[in-house]
Amino acid sequence: MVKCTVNIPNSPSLDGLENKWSCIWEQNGIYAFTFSKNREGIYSIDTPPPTVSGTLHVGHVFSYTHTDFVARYKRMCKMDVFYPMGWDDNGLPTERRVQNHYGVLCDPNLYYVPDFKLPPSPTHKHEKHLSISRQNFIELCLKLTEEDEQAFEKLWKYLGLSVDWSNTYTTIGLDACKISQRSFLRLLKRGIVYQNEAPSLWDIDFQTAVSQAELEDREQSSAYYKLRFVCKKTADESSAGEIEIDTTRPELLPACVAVVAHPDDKRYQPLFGKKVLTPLFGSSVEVLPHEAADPQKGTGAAMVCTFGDTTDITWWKGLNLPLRTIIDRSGRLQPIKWGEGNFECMDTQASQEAYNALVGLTINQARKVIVELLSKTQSLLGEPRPIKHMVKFYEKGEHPLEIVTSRQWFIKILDLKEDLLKRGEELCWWPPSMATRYRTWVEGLNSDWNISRQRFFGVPIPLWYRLDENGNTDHSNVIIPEEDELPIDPSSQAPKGFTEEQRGKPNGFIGELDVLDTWATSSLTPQIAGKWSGASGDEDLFSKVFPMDLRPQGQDIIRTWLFSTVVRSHLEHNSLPFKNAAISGFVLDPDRKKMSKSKGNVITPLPLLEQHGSDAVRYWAAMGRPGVDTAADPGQMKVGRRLATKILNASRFVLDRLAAAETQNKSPGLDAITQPLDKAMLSLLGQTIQSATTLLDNYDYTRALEQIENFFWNFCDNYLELVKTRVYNDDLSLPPAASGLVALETALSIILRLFAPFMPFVTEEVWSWWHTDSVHTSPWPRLDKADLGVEGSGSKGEGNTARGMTSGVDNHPNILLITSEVLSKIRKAKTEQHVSMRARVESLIIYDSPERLDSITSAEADLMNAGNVAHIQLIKLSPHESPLCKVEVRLQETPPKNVPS
RNA sequence: GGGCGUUUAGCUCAGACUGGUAGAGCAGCUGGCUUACAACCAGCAGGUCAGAGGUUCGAGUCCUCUAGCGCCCA
Repeated sequence: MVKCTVNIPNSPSLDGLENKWSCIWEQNGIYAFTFSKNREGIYSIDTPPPTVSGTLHVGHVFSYTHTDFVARYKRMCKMDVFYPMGWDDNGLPTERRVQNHYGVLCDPNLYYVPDFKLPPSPTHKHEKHLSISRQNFIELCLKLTEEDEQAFEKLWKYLGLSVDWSNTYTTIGLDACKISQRSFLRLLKRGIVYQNEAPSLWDIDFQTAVSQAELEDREQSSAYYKLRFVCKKTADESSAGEIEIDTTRPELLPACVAVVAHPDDKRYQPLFGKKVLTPLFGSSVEVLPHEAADPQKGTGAAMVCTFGDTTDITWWKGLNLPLRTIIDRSGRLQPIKWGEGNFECMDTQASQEAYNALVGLTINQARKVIVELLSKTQSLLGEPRPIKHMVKFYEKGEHPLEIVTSRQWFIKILDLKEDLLKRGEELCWWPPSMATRYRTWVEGLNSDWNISRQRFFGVPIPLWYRLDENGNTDHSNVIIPEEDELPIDPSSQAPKGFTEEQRGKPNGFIGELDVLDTWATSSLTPQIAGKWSGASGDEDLFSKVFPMDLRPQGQDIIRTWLFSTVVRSHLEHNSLPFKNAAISGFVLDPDRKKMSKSKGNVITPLPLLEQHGSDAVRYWAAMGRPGVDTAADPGQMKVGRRLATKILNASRFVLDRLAAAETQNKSPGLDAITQPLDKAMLSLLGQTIQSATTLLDNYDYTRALEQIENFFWNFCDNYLELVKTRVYNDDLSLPPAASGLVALETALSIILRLFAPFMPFVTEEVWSWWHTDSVHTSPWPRLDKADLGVEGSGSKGEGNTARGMTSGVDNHPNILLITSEVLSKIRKAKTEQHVSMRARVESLIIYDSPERLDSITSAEADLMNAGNVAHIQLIKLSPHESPLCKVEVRLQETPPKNVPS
């Protein structure tokens, strides 16, 4: 806190503060991580990297502001705050945007073209997209996302986030690739990462596998179709029985490999072990018992197809059934040769004929055709019965997921369930109820984490495979790079010991084309931001910031980002990635509906910031406590704006008086605070400091701000009015004036510092009127005499009351509170008489307890000045006489009997 | 279907843990230009605390059930 002479601008204003101060802060590097402390003195934040290929909305402003409150508070507590920003540019949304924007398509089989120049942009939408290599594609992604990142950074600065912009990372950048690939290789060596050819969830539009964490259940209208399967006659049976099956997916009939029912289901027990024939295709399938069959669902007997849903996978694995794949990766029925391989049947020609009508059709088309065919052969019983049921979707997808068999890379997590549950208990959750979200997710895990994606704009899986002498890929023969070669792109770089000419040739190699799941990289943000293990040769930084102190994030990504980060940190470091997780709620629209693009109720932040001012929007954000959904409420922003204006104006008053004292060359020190009222005000402020500090330590910025604000309004409404006459005295060196002046300056300095984390712009502006340094690097107020001007009054509890008025301690907060109470009653009398607040009070009679009257006496002169009171009379009541604090106010020329108390 | 949370003034929310006369801001109404502030100030009025039952001298608060809303997991 470096003070200088007071210099108030001619017409102070809130307008333009955002641009003015964000520039100055940037120039002075006041938010820089300084590396000056040991681990205990560092507060590190694992900032969520926003997706840059979208737009920021008001929800981002909301939650990032919460983090900034904490960062600013910790910085003022003299912590070295590590607060980087990341951009999540890696992944599908960017891919799509780059394709459309530049008219290109990624073909990972192509070679990298150095100094690639884009052709002139296509004039017609239907003009053919240009195919380019993955590396070139990534470069275009980087080019485009950089523009977005600049816009985002501008917004964050305008909002006043105290980020250290020299520590920015991206999830596709070199460091991220290096760290992500290295972790992959290390886990591969430890056998925790493995590849497997298995049925997995597949999005037919995005042409990629997806993981459990990316699933979303959506209710879909569908229908049960009842199919009749005829039992296969055995030699000793004269008549064949039949079995009825309800299915929502009749088009999968050609892929039927069994019929299952619950083992306890008496209806089907006689049929277990018998063979039945599928309608139309005449495949002989066995009726089998399995626990997962639900007797309540449909007829209780289900057909097992490879694959209609995840239960089919369970049955297929558990009952050791054959594989009949009919759906291809684009969601169409693929050509099948009946009578060959697993597609055995009674009548090859008939089956083939029936199936040929389906080849090439989409799932919905095939369903219509097959239902017609089934009707014709009387295999469809009755009418379809419409139902609604839950269907699994990729969260970004438009069609239900299919299940296809493909080779994928996985991280073993099912083995870790117990460990991961313990990690969840170790973590401090704000609010604590959010721990449940994590726990239920971990408990419900049913598959290892599929981390390979058949996409382009992601971190490449850093592997090659050998080709055999016939040029076929041998996936079991993996070529692994050394860590010091990373990052690598196996589709444009040859492994050591090979040359590019050997790519794709017999006895040569081929690069892995898949990329890592975007969460497989962003699960390493603490490592990426902390430059783990020499990605830039910076092990020192990592050991200082990891595990991070705080992970702020939205409740919607607990199962993805938070969960996956815990997994990676557990595997790599055997620790939590962060100590605290502060979970923000959603922002709802003013009608309390969740904001979403489809509803069209998304509010863009910049106009909001420009209209109300960043401090005002931050004030609104502060109303949203951790984990609580909050409506975007322009009313709250207006209140915030009013508060900022009030800070500006109250500061003007205080500093104007201070300037007057400077002009008189009278600048007293802290020991000039002699007046009981002044001490009382500072004592009350001390209580505010204490409770705000405790609350902020517990991430309860909402209540902290509320406490500070309460004090401030009381300070303005009552204390300023009471002290005003004294500090307008012509001689400001007189003790009552000097006491008031020093108390005012002390209080203002503290008030501005208390508000600084919440309203960084107006506080900095006012601070600069009499300081040369920044309020944001000044110390958080303390309760000692050097800072507060009086001894800290400590807790609100008995300490004060016990010493109380009677013992003559004169800094009791009650002096201000009781005097304010009387002042309010004077005001009320004036309001009721419809007279000005300046109207003269002829006589004021106060009936109260001796203790309370003592308080009033000690501020009597101020009270009389503030209320413009001519005569005052204090009448003592014993404590059991009521009511206490009865006040009679007699105004000039007003009959006393009409005056209410 | 299982779970978490929520329901308090016209609106947005405090009143938690630890039961003791129902709180704030906004909006509304009535006044007031007052040497920081009319983009301001002062004052007033607004509530069967979702419903039912229970524990208790006493319940917004603790317990049980029901209903509405939101979310998480199947």
